[in-house]
Amino acid sequence: MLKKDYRNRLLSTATLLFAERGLNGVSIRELSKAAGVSISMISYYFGGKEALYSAILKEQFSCFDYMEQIINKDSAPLAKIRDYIRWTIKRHRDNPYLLRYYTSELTNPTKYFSTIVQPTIGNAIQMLVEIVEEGISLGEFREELNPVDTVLVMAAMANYYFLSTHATEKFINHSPDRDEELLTNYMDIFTKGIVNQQEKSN
Amino acid sequence: MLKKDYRNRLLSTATLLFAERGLNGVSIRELSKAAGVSISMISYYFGGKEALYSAILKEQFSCFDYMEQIINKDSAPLAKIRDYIRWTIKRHRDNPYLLRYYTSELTNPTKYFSTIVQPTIGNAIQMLVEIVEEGISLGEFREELNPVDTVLVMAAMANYYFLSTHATEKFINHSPDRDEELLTNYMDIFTKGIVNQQEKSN
DNA sequence: GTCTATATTGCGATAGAC
DNA sequence: GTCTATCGCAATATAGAC
Repeated sequence: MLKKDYRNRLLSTATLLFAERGLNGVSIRELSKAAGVSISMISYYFGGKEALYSAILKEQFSCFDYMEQIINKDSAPLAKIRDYIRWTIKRHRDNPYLLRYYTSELTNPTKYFSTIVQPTIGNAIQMLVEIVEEGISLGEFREELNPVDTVLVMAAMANYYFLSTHATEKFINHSPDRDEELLTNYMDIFTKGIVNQQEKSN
Repeated sequence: MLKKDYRNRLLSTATLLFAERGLNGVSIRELSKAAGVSISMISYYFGGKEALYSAILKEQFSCFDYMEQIINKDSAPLAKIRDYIRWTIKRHRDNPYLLRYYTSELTNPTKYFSTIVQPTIGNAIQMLVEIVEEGISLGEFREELNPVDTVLVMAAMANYYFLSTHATEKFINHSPDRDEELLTNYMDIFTKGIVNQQEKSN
């Protein structure tokens, strides 16, 4: 066995278990058994259960470091928004656990929320707000839009579909095959709204 | 002291603590101390910690029983949607804990998810889907809309604003004073979309 | 590095006094 | 109904053998 083998086994097993049941829902006894590693290795490699959790949080949120790169600076604001939503959907597919940590921290924050989660999300929102403001100043978006409210609608759409999976799988197919259609439908609603302009009656 | 006094004190204290830190984040020792009641009262009144949690869940989700009544059957579909969003915002104001239980159960489901949470949410989504389908068949909404995707955008907007409060309070004022403005902004985006029809450039 | 064994603390539940 | 005391067990962490 290589030196890092057990460390990585603990990390990946813990990522799965903490995502499913939260920090307090998993004991290091169970975790070490599931990973096939001695319980003492958790303190040895990470310094304890909470430190292991914080290592996972940092890893999970590191993908936001690349958000700036996926948005083409030369695109129109609407294309940037499409890039963001497509990237968000892909992110949830590539790492199905991130959303669990994100919403778990939003709902029941641990002491790591303010140091790891909040700054990362704050940065992302800031970038999106600037895109909306750019769209407004270019005259492409309606000038009466509240940029932050608009950004939250965007983020809400892209995340809630995955967040609500357990409660909505009876109503709609959540397979990745439908992701491009989802992107189209969401961009469609976001850009045009749902009223039929031809027969607008209110 | 009346018979129901201690029972209610346990219930309200537990509702607060479980909302903040989850079922596994609170011990019945701490809970009983916070409520000023003996620890044995939890078993006496509820049958144990998990049974107390399930009683809270049922109480929290009972407000969905009245959802049908807040939607005026004679209104146009768009007005019904406005009623739903206004009711959802009010619901989060009247009971700031419901969203915690809702997202906590979606993210880290307990054994009560399938019996209490899922049926309630399923019912609500079914009703909203029917409203969108009605709007489409009346020609008021675009016929190419996917009703479920559309409903999820609606629910996403109305819930994500509150869910993300901890991460977004630096960007926007979450005071109830702004709730009517929020409703207006969200309905505005949902109905018209964000593109400026006058200078539409894509 | 990895394990076993154990120290220590805290957990949920309940018996039994009042 | 309510409390105190306690049972049995599981929690995290770590000392010490290898």
